[in-house]
Amino acid sequence: MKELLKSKILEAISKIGSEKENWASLNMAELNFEMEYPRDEKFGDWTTNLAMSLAGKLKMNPLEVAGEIVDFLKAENISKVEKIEVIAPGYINFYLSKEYFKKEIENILTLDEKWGETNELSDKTYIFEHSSPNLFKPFHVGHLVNNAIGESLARVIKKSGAQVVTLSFPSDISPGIAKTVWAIKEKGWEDEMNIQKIGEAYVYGTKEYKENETVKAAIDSINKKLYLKDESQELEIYKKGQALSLDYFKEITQRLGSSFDGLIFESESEEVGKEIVNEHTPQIFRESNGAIIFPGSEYGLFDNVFINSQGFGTYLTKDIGLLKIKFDKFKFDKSITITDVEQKEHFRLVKKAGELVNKEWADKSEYIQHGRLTFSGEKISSRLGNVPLAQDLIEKVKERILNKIDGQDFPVEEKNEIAEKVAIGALKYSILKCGAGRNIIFDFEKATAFEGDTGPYLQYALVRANSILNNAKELETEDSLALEERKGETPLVEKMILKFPSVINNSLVDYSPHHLASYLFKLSSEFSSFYAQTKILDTANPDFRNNLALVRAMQITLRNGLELLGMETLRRM
RNA sequence: GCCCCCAUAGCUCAACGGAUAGAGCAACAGCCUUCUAAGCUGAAGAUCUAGGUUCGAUUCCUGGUGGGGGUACCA
Repeated sequence: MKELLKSKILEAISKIGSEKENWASLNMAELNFEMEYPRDEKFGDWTTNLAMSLAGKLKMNPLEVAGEIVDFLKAENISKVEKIEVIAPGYINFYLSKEYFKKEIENILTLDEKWGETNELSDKTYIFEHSSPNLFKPFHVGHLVNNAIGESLARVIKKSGAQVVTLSFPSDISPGIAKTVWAIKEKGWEDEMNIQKIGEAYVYGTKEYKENETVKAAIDSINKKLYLKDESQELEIYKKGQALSLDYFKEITQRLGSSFDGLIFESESEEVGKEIVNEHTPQIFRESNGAIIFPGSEYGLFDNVFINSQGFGTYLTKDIGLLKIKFDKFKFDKSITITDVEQKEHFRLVKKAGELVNKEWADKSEYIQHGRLTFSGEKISSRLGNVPLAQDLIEKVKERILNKIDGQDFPVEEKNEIAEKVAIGALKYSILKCGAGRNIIFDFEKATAFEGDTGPYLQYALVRANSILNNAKELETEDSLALEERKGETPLVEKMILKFPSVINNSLVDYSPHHLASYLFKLSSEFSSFYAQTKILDTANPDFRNNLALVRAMQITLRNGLELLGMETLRRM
């Protein structure tokens, strides 16, 4: 439809150009304009601001320009276009016919779970890396942000037609881990080790490392043993803690709705990366103060250490090694890595150094960032141990929801399932509704609320739609998808449903699920209004079948949309 | 110091350079014998500052103020 309107407009302009000199001077090839959805449905179903941008070149009033184009279009009598309007300051607005909407709704019902799919990225293979944990550190709200956005983007990319391989890159070797191992040994927690204790040990070890010289030396020596895999008591503690942390990571990400096609460990990439760095020293990397650095300052960046003076690869080297592993292991068109914005500069350096080693590495790799989470004014830091853990948050929300549904007449098991899905939905949505690059101020009350612009509101709207369709089964006998033209006005919600694929594309282009989140909220809100003023299950209503089809299309859209956000849907709540 | 990002209502967030800057929360006034009130309806409330570019600037450019990130052996 969009393309049809565009071509008609171009045709109009060239036709007018054959009659009028000033129009003829326009360069048709350079005429670049878009048909858009108006910001408000009252401005029609499609709009363009073309006339305003042409007005300057034509030395005419925008309204006159629009008027001439529209006069031509009206004479054409374009099918499925009911009305064309010129509105100040110079918009051309198109109103589509009921027949058009009827056809579109029928199409959605047929597509069902495929509704929203596009071929934007068809035939492409993407590697998508997210939710990389630091083993031996707790999975906290920061990881929740990365997981929520990463998981959703991976799904959006898939919906756009690409094959997606999801990866995670656990940090299983680092000085931070040595601190934790030291603390576990020091506290004698080796046998009673669990996730909770590991978290406490990390905080304790970090503090002691900073404050106590002897401890610092001891931890440095443990670090060496771990990197070199020297048989020792520390290595045993390390192995045990690593296994515990990894199990925990798998458990929590699964609970959040993520699964990974592969894990690549830093201990593995450190070795690969070190080889690359050594091979390219001194051509790309160089020695400095006993370490090997990359002179980023020569490329407008900054110098930083790739192999430290003890001979161990840093985070930078690990990411260089990871590049090689990815390219050796997979065939793909693009690799996307999403991390916290604090790693933005780090990846600029990785990309530059990587480019010098192998240009394809940089060309096919994209590093994107999400915003930082600040927590009631202060910076959250797992080093300080002042971070709310993902698991604790989920449990707290669950508890509130269980209280709320206490009086309802469901089996206990179902209540639990509802509370789990609603809790995770609430947390995820509170993250996803913000632009992905923006910092988020974490507010427990707001992140766990279930009224207004929240995840549970969306889930609730879907439950309502499901419930209507369920009840309708008793009324509905005909099973055909074919609809008749609507008798009354086309409801706004029906028009909004059609925008779904274009919104998915916005989220893809900006790498930000918030477009989808806010669209789904507006859609649910419009549906709720419709629901409040229209008795849908009313067979006497001449639009009964249309309304029912609308609810079904709404259900499909919302369900597919929530899936893209990584939020689970419910039968009732 | 240098490099990068951000500033919208009391709070938390929206707005391809375009129409009257949209929501939610909080506060105020209403609506449950009728498809689930986690809902609906109504009224109130905002673009940090000084310039510039543009037919048109919350959006682009420059300066200022305020905040965040990075800046050699953490990730």
